[in-house]
Amino acid sequence: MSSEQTIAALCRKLGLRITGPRRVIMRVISESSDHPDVVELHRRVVAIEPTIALATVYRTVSLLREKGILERHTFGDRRARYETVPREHHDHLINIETGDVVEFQSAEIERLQEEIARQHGFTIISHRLEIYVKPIQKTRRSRQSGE
Amino acid sequence: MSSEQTIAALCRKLGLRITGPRRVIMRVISESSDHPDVVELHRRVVAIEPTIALATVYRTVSLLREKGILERHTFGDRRARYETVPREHHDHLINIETGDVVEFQSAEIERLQEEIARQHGFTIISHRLEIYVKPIQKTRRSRQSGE
DNA sequence: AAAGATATCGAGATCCGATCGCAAGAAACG
DNA sequence: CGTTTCTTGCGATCGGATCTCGATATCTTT
Ligand SMILES: [Zn+2]
Ligand SMILES: [Zn+2]
Ligand SMILES: [Zn+2]
Ligand SMILES: [Zn+2]
Repeated sequence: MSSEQTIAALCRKLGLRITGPRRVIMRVISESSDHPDVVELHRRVVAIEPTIALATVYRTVSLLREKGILERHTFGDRRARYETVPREHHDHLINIETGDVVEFQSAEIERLQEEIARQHGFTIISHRLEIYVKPIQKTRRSRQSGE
Repeated sequence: MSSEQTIAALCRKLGLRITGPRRVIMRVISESSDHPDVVELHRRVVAIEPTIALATVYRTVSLLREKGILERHTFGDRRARYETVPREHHDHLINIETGDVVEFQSAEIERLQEEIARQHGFTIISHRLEIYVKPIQKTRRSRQSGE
């Protein structure tokens, strides 16, 4: 979901009309590599086209989620944040001081989850692993000794 | 947090007044081993003492959370659910068909999380691992073959 | 036990993120 | 173009959670 062309094609594929608001919103989403919430998306959208309503961003985002284009996260029970569905699954480190998100993958953790679910007689439908972190602040001591 | 005695003692320790509503709410919590939400707690509380308001349950529960007595979970972005802080940390399998919760521990997953955070220059403040599952339904075939 | 200081209560108002209903406007299609 | 159906903007509404407020109840001090 990147160029003007692709967005139109995507809409057609999804059976959605190609409208002005949609073009802008989808462009903004495609250009965002952080994990913005709807209000932030709306901020970016309105900078391009001031008449677009918040409700429209909400609607577009839920639509794209239904269609499997977007993934929705609710880190720390705040406003939901979105990202385009990645090629490969990943989980998140959330910096609680800045709100920044770092992505990571761990095949081992994924495998262990499968194992645990199976041991309890379940199959996994989805999961959520969020690690809330803060930066290690280097002390004089730890800088010297290396650990 | 179990007997009448203990509840009074706990309140005193926390600097809270021992009130009728508090006694009932804390008793209900201490007798719940599932992960009830506030509405469910209120249902159980009202069965004992019909005059107690929902807001009071909300207040008591947030108070106990602040004081480190309760843990709050938001599985699947629905109503928050509570449990008394366990001796040892655990994570949860949530049966999406019934809402039932199964607890599990995995020292390995915990260790891998630490490792990942450290590799990115972070220390873990908290984390959330929720696995949404459904029961494996045994087919005639799988029962025979063992897989 | 009575009084004063203050924490807590119930009830309803309010908050906030998200969704909905509706009338007006715009895309698609022939 | 005209018709049909989808979208949009706006304000109302929803649901979970919190807050406000006057009335009570608990604790402390006599
Ligand atoms: Zn994962
Ligand atoms: Zn991500
Ligand atoms: Zn854990
Ligand atoms: Zn638990």
